Amino acid sequence: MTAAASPIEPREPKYYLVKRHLLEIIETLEPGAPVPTERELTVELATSRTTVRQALSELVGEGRLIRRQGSGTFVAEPKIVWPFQMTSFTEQAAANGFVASAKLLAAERIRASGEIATRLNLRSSAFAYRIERLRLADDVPMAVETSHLSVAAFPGLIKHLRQISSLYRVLADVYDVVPVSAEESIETAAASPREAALLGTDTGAPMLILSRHSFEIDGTPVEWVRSWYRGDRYRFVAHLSTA
Amino acid sequence: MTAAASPIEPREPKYYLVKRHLLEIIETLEPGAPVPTERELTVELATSRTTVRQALSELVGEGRLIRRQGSGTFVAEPKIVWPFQMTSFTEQAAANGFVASAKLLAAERIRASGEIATRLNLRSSAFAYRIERLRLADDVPMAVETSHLSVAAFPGLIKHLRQISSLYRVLADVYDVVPVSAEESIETAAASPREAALLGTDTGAPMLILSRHSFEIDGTPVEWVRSWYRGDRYRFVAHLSTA
DNA sequence: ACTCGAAAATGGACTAGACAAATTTCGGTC
DNA sequence: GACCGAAATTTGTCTAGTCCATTTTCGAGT
Repeated sequence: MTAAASPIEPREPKYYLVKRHLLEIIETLEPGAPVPTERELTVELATSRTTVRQALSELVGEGRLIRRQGSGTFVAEPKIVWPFQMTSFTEQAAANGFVASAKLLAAERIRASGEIATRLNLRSSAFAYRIERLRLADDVPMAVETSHLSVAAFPGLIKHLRQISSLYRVLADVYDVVPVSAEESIETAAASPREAALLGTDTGAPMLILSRHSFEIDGTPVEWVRSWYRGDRYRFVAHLSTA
Repeated sequence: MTAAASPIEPREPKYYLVKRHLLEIIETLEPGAPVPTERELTVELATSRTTVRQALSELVGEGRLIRRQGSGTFVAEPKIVWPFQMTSFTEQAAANGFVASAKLLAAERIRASGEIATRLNLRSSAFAYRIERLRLADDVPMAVETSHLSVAAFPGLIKHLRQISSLYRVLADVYDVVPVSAEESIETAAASPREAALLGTDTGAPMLILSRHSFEIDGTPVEWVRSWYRGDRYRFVAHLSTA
């Protein structure tokens, strides 16, 4: 313990004061109710619109507010809870009462390199599928998912995928492959313009990226997939036990 | 399927162009190397400093860059991978070769209400502990953790906690309570000035919030805890299997 | 009553600049 | 050469404003 164990007292940026003011307002309102306009807040709090917008942007990013151009800014609905486990998106959705679907955005063969080659245990020039899909639950876009699989291991995969939307079902039915273990990771990043447009949010909005690296019983890598979810709308939940 | 199934073509904000330019630069550099200064980028890309800073801020939030006031902006080290499982922070750290410690920031008795009362299954006026700790691995701050437990279930807890830093060890040794199941959730939010100061980041930086609601074998709630991790530095990893 | 279109209101993107805080640089002094 | 302090450099915060895109409002015309 050093001598200078003084209480940490960070100076508060002005935009944070605006944010706290807005949080108090939000407390008193129902979801869907409008908060004051940016220009009103600028006058009321004697600040600039830039500063007000910074506070609003954080609250939007945290899922507390939603903004609609030309209309106003409104209190958001609570975040959607999304359980995740060792199953497919389709099964996860079904377990929670949603109908899962997918819109194929891209399906191509690429040359594996760098991380993809490593993850799929391929030579650096071998072919790999790159399959990008928009994941929907009850027709509401949930995530943009980019999967990579070995072409050699699953010949003709794209054709099958156009008929059966569940990748895991195709793997099981057609290729008799069932992933039995996986390593999943979660991190944050900002939405690119493309993802933002697909998911109906703004470029730069905070996202939750769920990566899954799945394996067969003998340790053969099956799939490496990264799914981008809107951080302002979803909360991932896992049930754990020591049993 | 509507007629207007046109390819989604979001217009790209100018700051995103700056961001892509910076990503190209980052690719060619080693961690620790400086990127051009804000004013250099302003001139080079014929834009305003505000726009440059927006691009830089996203890259900082994603853990690609770090900024040092008065010094410059530098390529960041890769994110730290942090496995999480049904064990205590102390055990998790040990399993990964770190020495875990904790600095007690606050330990108080509060009146349970709202969410806390619900989570701990307490009457709305019952007492609850609110324990706030800074979590360290090898003396590097990792997370700010706020735990809530029932006072009635664990009398004298704070006294014990001042001697044994591991909460789970206190629960096991003193009260003979071992949580056997838990519900964990992950979401994003922006750092408050206080958390930012404690973790050495900036107010508003994206954080990963890991919440844990743990239970005894008979379903009695033991603890409800929320841990704030720096989103730019950590990636949470879980191993899953169908076995 | 209805429709259409202009005007107003609102959020989205960007600019140019001021001042503050922290660090680095560098010249003068000992 | 070592040290100190001023100056320059760099990021941090905030302001005041412009122009655009979208939505809402509302009045004129039918």
